[in-house]
Amino acid sequence: MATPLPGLPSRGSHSGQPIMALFDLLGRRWTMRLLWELRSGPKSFRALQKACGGVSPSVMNTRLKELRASLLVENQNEGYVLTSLGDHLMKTLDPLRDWSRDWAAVLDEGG
Amino acid sequence: MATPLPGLPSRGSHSGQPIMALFDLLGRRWTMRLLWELRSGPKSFRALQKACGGVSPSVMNTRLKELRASLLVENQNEGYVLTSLGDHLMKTLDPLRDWSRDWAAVLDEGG
DNA sequence: AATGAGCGCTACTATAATCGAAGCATCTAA
DNA sequence: TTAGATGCTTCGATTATAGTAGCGCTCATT
Repeated sequence: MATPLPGLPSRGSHSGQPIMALFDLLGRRWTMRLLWELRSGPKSFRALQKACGGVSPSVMNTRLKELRASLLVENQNEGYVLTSLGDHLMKTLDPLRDWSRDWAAVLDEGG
Repeated sequence: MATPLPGLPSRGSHSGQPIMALFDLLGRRWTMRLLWELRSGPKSFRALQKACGGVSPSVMNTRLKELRASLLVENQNEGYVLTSLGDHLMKTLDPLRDWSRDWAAVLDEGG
């Protein structure tokens, strides 16, 4: 499956709109989790794997390739790291944590 | 596949952390796109399907069920609508559009 | 009352993504 | 030279998604 990038058609959209490519990318399994785990600093392939509860290395490697092609992650001496672009993305996503706490609260009321 | 909700283990995490449930939910195919298409107002099942370029109704219905269970979307007379919770989520995601434009620019430089 | 168009949705088979386990090649330290 | 860690690859089995067809319903028109 091709890495979704701005300007190219992505899963669920042929517009090439950057936001759609982003949704495609982030929507693949483990992508968000990988980025999430890298927020706290560099991690080796296996450390990352452990942190994600033992994902299969095949899928993880596929995701890491995509993330490298997207310039969100790179592989340095210390291990896999967020690029500044990736770091910025994660910061942009920060408000989601607050939102998801509210979400949990609302679901608790109803359930 | 069970609907990911805060407090329950989700794909890629057993912590039950709201943010992980959110990532699981949003990470499934077409979920983001569906929410995206509903931003502009209520849409019937079939209108939504058309807007998404003809997704298979089976997957779409699965996603819609999940989104209803998550209280992000509901089905009213006018059709499917974002709840206030879902609307707020989409607004929280707004900065992503800006980010993804920057992202596209950076990728253009490199490529 | 029949026709047709729209609705939400289900059933089914086929394909594609993901899982899970095993293992390879390389490097470093003992 | 062995033991451990590294980044991966391969492969068979499982699960999710795609794609097509069509059901049962309602409503407006004829």
